[in-house]
This record gives sequence, structure tokens and C-alpha cells, in this order.
Amino acid sequence: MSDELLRALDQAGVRLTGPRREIAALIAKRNGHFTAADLIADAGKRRLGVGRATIFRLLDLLAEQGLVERVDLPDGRHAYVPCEPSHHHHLVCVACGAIAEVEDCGIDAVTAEASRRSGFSIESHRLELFGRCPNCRSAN
Amino acid sequence: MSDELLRALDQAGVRLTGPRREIAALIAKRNGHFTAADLIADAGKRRLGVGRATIFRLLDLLAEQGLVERVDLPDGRHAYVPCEPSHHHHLVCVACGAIAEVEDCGIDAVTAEASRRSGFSIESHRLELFGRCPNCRSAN
DNA sequence: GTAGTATTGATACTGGGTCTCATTGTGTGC
DNA sequence: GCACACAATGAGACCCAGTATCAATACTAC
Repeated sequence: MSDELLRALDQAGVRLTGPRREIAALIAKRNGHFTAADLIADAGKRRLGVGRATIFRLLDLLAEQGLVERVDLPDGRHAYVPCEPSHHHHLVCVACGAIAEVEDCGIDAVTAEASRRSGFSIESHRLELFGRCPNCRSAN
Repeated sequence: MSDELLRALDQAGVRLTGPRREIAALIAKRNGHFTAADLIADAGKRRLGVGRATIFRLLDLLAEQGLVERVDLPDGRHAYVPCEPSHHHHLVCVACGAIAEVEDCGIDAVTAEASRRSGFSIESHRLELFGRCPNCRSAN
């Protein structure tokens, strides 16, 4: 679980320090999205002597490696989700916070069409989908 | 220009006060996106005695009415763009900040496909496109 | 082991945004 | 027109996420 993150970090040439291992474990233990504040609270609860700055720094590192991505929740807060480094989009369950990844499925056609209509050259995009995961759908 | 905003606010049953007229005028004068900080600076520059809180409150109101929308810029900051209340997406010029709106152009197919693959029921989505507007394309 | 350097945690700071509350200004009914 | 109830205001304190600084510490290579 957290081994994967650590291995990827190791390959990226960053040092595997105690705090980083601990934070990686905290991330691995959550499934779905989490906020920086969640991690900070977790770390505090277990009295790991991990500073806020270290947590933000590791999140930055992970984001750089594409192991984690920032998503903006509909309520304006932002969260991080662990994910594969390839290009993809996220489906966020608004009820339980579960995350699914979807590969490109036709969005290129949409951007091409938008480009054609507007005259813009499109360099990047951001697509986030919000809904209910199968569990939460059946639960109500 | 700002009349449109004011008319819409009036119809929504909110009071048309002096500060609101002034802020609406500031918004109308900008074309493209702007941040709350921009408005606050504008207001300060002209010594309108408009408080920060009032500006944020009006932005909230406008957002509620769909007259303005919050977009998250690629660099993580967020901006507001004045827009039509119908569902649509934004194209943001990363060079000059110009905004274009694009109507739904095939995104439904994408969400349907994502839903099918993941089992999620999709309730909403957010799509933002970043690129260069025709002017900025020819300018370099 | 040692040295050199990346990393760390504490803490101060910034910037966006919210809350509170006494004061002011609007729209409405008359 | 006028008065009144109540929405809206501005000042400032506050909150929270994230960043910067810097001396102390921990890794890794040797």
C-alpha cells in the first residue's frame, strides 16, 4: 500500500526519511480523497512529530510525480487523491468521498469542438465529475 | 453593461444599494476573469468606501444567481468570470485572461461513458479549458 | 565514521475568505 | 411624502490553507 508510494519516491531520487514513511502510511490508509488538514489531524492524533510544512512539502513532491492529484471539490475546498501518473480524470463520490479514475473517454472530441468554435488553441483542461458511487447509490 | 447585472439582481429580489451598483460597474468594466483581490484593489484605488466583506458578499450573490462563476486557474488561484446563467463551460486564455463560453458540446457523451464504466451516477461536473485566445495566438 | 547536503519542525507570515456587530440605507405600506 | 422594519454595510477581528525562513537534524555516499 504505502510501499508503492515510497518506491516511486525512491526512484525519483528523493530521500526516504522517517516522516515521509509515516505520511505515506497515513495516505495509504485513507481510501478516496483527503485534504491536507486530514493528514495534519491524523499526524497530530498519533503524536507523530510531523510538522505541517513537511506534509505540504510531501504532497507537493507526490503531485510533481503524478502520484497524487489536487481536485477541487464542488464546495470549493480542495482535496488530494492518490492516483496513477497517467493522464486521466476523477470521479468523486459526493456522499462517501470514494474516487474512481476514468481514462480519456471522448474528451478530446469536446476540446476539439470547443477550439473550433472559439478560435482558442487549447493547451490543457480540467475535468472533474461528481456523483454517487455504486455503494452509496444502493444505500439510499 | 453593469445594468444587466443590476437588473438580474433586482429580479432576484435583492436591494440595489450604492455599493452594489459600484461593484457591478467595476465588474462590468473588466472583461475576462478577475479575482476578488482585483475588485478590492479597484475599489481601493478609487476610494469607493466599499468594504472587503461587501465585495465577497456580492460575489456570492452573483454566483448564486449564476451571473458569475468561480473558475480555478491552473496555478491554483481562483477567479470569477461574469457569464450567462445557463449551463456552459469556460475557455480561459492563459496569456491575457480573456474568457469564452462554450455551450455543451458533447460532454454528455463523456459523462455517460464514464458513468457506464465506473458505476457511478453522475450528478454534476466541472470542465475548464485553458489555452490561448485568437489574439494571443497571433501575437507571438 | 564523516562530510556534505537534503530534509525537518517550529514559527512567523501571507492571502483568501468569513463572522460579528453596531450603524446605515432601502423598499414598502401607508 | 414618511416612517418603519429589516436587509445591507464597513471595520476589524478572526480563521484556515498554504508558504517562507532558518537553525538543527538525519540520510546517503564515501
